[in-house]
Amino acid sequence: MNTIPRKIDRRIERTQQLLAQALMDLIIERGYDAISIQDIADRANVSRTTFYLHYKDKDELLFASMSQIYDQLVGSHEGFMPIDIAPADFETVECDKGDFQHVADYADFYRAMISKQGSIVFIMNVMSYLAEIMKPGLQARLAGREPKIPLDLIAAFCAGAEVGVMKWWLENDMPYTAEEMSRMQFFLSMFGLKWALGREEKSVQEKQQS
Amino acid sequence: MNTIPRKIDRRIERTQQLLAQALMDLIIERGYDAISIQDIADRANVSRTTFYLHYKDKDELLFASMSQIYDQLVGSHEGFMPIDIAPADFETVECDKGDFQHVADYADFYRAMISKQGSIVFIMNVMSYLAEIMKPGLQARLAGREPKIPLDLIAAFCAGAEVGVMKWWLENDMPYTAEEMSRMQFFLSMFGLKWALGREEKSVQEKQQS
DNA sequence: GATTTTCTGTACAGTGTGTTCAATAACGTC
DNA sequence: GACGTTATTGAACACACTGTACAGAAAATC
Repeated sequence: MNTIPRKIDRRIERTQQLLAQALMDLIIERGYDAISIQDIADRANVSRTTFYLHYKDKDELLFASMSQIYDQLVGSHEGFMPIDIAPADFETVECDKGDFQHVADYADFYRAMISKQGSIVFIMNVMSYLAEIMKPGLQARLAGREPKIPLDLIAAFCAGAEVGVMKWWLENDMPYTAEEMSRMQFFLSMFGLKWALGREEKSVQEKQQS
Repeated sequence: MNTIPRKIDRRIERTQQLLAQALMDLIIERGYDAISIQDIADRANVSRTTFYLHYKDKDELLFASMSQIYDQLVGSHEGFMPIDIAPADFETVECDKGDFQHVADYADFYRAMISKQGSIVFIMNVMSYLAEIMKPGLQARLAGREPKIPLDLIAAFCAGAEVGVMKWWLENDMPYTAEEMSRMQFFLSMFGLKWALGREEKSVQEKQQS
């Protein structure tokens, strides 16, 4: 807690921080794709040469800068969902806002990143990442049983669905709260279309016989 | 079927065809991002100037060339899934191979497009597109009832999930057939995690009481 | 065969990349 | 506070790609 013996140069930390901040600001302003390295350097008040002293290219800076955001994303997965839940609990159950609160916090950033000016590397990384951090939770719910479908595939399914839902949410100006989104997402993935489309309400099997 | 009165210049058709083919070949070889317009022109044996005579940029050529592939994607959605189906039908029911056969046919192309060298514009377009062409099917299943969750959100969910699953499939060297994938995807979205993780098999509610 | 249209090669200005280098400024340490 | 070390700087460089312009060649249509 007291004076930590500084090993890394103050200048390095300062430069990297400035570059990271500049990148984030510019992403929100113009979109990732439209940013040149000169732009980043200018915004950070740093020589372009200095940029190359620290990072190979834009992607490298992006992912270095993202570690903080990523860590938060993991964090928002810690408080997972109620383990034993019934379809009827929709409306009543309290859900963790989870990822959606995180996306809401960085809405401008994420909106820019999924736009035409965004980055496919980033999106695909997020998807892989989500799938990965989802697996322990799935494994826990499985509790030793054999899944009907490979767990990796289920994780990929859920991760993709989450990205799809977040894309929809951001593109439609977030018409629901993070908590509502989280609940809908949770119940939808848990009970599927059959539930969401209300096909099990009262087992109405006869319908316009031809 | 006989001589259609030609209105468009033969050269135009030829050039555009060559450019489209060149683009597709190069995407598979190097990935979309790594291709320059000079590359496309060279491969098509066409002057770079000619390229600009037909298209504004790479994306425009991509989407012009994609119309055929897109049409097939719609087509693969025509024969949709059995409407009344029970979880028990997994293993037995015959599923339309649907989108997955289409992706298998163009596996190299799609694999390149979701890679680091791919295109975010393309992926996001595919996702929006899938969501859009899914809606009629969902509406039909709804049959007048009120959905528990907005239909657009459900469509976004399914579209994202499908992209996620396809990404997994392609990145893992397609360890299942298109038909198997289609069935798993269908049942997973239909009955959700609760089914996939086998939590309703015999309602085992007691488990390691602390 | 005459006319219209497309294609071509070259050229140009502009922008961005990635690297080198010697000079300068800031740092940590003693 | 002086020291040696290290990061930063600006200028310069070669290279690649973009987008546009233009006049002549080639190929289509009629």
